[in-house]
Amino acid sequence: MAKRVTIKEVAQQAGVSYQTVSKVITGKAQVTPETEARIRKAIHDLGYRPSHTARSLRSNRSYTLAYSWPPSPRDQANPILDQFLQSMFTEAEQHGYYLLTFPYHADPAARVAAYQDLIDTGRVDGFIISSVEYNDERVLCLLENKIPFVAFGRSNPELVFPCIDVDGGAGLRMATRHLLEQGHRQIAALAWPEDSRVGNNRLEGYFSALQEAGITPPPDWVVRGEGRVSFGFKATRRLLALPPGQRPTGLVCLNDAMAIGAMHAAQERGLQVGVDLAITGFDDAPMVQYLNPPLTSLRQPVWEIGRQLIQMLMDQLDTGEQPDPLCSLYQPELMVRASSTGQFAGFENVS
Amino acid sequence: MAKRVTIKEVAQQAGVSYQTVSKVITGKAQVTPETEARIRKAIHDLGYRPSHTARSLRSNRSYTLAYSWPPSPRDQANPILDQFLQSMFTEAEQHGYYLLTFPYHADPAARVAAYQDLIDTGRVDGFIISSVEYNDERVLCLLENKIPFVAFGRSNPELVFPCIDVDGGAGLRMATRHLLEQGHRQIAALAWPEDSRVGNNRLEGYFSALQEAGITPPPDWVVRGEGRVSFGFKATRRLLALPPGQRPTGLVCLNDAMAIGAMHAAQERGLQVGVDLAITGFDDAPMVQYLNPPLTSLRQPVWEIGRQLIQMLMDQLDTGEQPDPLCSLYQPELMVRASSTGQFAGFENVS
DNA sequence: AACGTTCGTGCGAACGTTCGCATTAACTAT
DNA sequence: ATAGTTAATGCGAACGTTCGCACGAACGTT
Repeated sequence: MAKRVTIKEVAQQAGVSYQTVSKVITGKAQVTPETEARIRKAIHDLGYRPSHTARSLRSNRSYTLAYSWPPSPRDQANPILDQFLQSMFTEAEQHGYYLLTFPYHADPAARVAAYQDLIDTGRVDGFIISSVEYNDERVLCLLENKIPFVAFGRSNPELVFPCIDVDGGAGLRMATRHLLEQGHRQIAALAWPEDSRVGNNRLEGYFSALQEAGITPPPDWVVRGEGRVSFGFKATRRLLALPPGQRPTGLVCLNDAMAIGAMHAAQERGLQVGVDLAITGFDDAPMVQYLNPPLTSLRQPVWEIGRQLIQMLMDQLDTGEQPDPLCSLYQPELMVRASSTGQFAGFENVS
Repeated sequence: MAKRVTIKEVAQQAGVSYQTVSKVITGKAQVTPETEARIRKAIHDLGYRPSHTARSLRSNRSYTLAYSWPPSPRDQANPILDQFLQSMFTEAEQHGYYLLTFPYHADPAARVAAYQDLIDTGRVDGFIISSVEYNDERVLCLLENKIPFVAFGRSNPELVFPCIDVDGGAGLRMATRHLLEQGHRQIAALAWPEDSRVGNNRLEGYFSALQEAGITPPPDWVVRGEGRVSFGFKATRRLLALPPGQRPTGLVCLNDAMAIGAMHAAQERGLQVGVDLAITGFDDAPMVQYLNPPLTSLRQPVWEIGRQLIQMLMDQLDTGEQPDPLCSLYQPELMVRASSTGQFAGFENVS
């Protein structure tokens, strides 16, 4: 490797002190245009690049943000991961930062220790966290250490920290309204267990839209279980076995996996998805548009969220102040496809 | 934030020079057990953690690896990304390293500049690269600068660097043999354009398996296009329009998207996938097991590859030597499902 | 006792920059 | 001419550690 040019060599060539070179680079002191031009020429001619490490040591800033996320089970892709990461490190780059990734340990103590390590060794300036739980130990650790961070997702209300969340309730309201607009009056929901904060928030939107339409859903219409294909399949079978006066013709699901299972259950009974049973999902996983029929699903504005999280964190690092508002809610978008409308042109022209 | 404990405070408490404390930490010089014990106690009592930045500056090592990857188009998920990243940073952590992520710029000049930036500022010790192209500028830049790196994927043979690849040819041979074993003798292939290195390598496996079975495929059986659902749909329609003596009953596809399109084309004609037309894909994207019927597909050993890449790079950084063998080929695994066998138990018990 | 060797520890300096203050020159006002 | 102010630049030291050498003590051999 070629020997790295130092600031002292630039100073010598430009005929100034090396501290003056530093002043030009950091822009923190006044330097005459003539001197500055001379220095910039020397920088260019010598191909000088400041050492990140030396700057970091002196300035007490690493220009690094860290993010860790739970691995998806083998049989599920994380539908937003690529775009989420891409948006974050692209925005970070605009600010001279990089995104460092590290394992999300299953054991909470090991998980917190990994965060503490990065803090203690001065490795990162701040954190992005997601998949936030009630009394999340990571949040507690970062708050206690007064470490800058931002979160995708909310925690319990007494923990106060900057966050962005998707308004899942608004999303389910949108999906439910859409089915109502398609003429459906018997609309069921596949939901997560009652201790799921995100799940309950989404379900509120479903109830709210039905209430607006003057519909009181019977308890049978809300079926709770795991957000998986098999649960969706079995739950939908049960729903389709209800008496005709009660049997739903519409179904909103809290995620795409359940919706896929529901589609298979309907098709097993010879029903036409979108016509006999209209189905919506949540997440708009990339491949759902290639199902037959393509699935209507709620899409999160992942790029914008990732970008905004980094912006919030940058502001926090630059000003030492918390963002206002502290928490923002982003609206999902309903991607309407044939699983709810019954209308599909075919696979020739899909991408 | 609590004031960080320095090595000098540890030295004072242990009654030794701070250089001796450093010797205990790095283990690079002999220290008596009594002195060492005294120092370790002081480290523990004071909660001392060495400053990464200071160590980095002095030792000329950042303990950071970098990885950048092309974003997936909006309508396609990267099926292996999560696991690939997880495997790499988990292995890196075992070696005291972290994985830094950064944008893969569309413009080749900007892309190389991003790599050069990280090199010039001493930000990373080495790189992992993937999606390697012929005469890939990143490879050229890293070779020229003598920067340690490892690659997932091969380039042109005159560029010599450490790499791991999946034996796509072996995979397609496996898939083709599997269809032969299912009794199919008319087996077509959906492939990428002729300038695709990976595509041609995979297709060699198809030809090889047919040759072994004494079958010479007519030119009509190999259809080339983009690895997308719509291409797969249209190409399969064309294949199914061939005269019965030529019409294939088996189809190997170079990726899952084409296979999905093929399935839809078969079903459009009222054919039963797995029985009337047996189909295989490549990548085993997580959701293909939830298609109806679930898709037979080749799975790459992503975790092992990621882990091994980091190990190779660590060895290179520790010894300054290239790995032997320089390139390793990993075998994919054929995940047999109903799209090729026609046998499917149903969705109750899938996850 | 004198000499040679080995072990254990301390020291000086380096790594490459930024921070905060001091100094000097130039300009303006009285 | 003198005093005060401002702008521009240089300097000393700091950031927190590691590297490489020097030195003293202890031990073994002659």
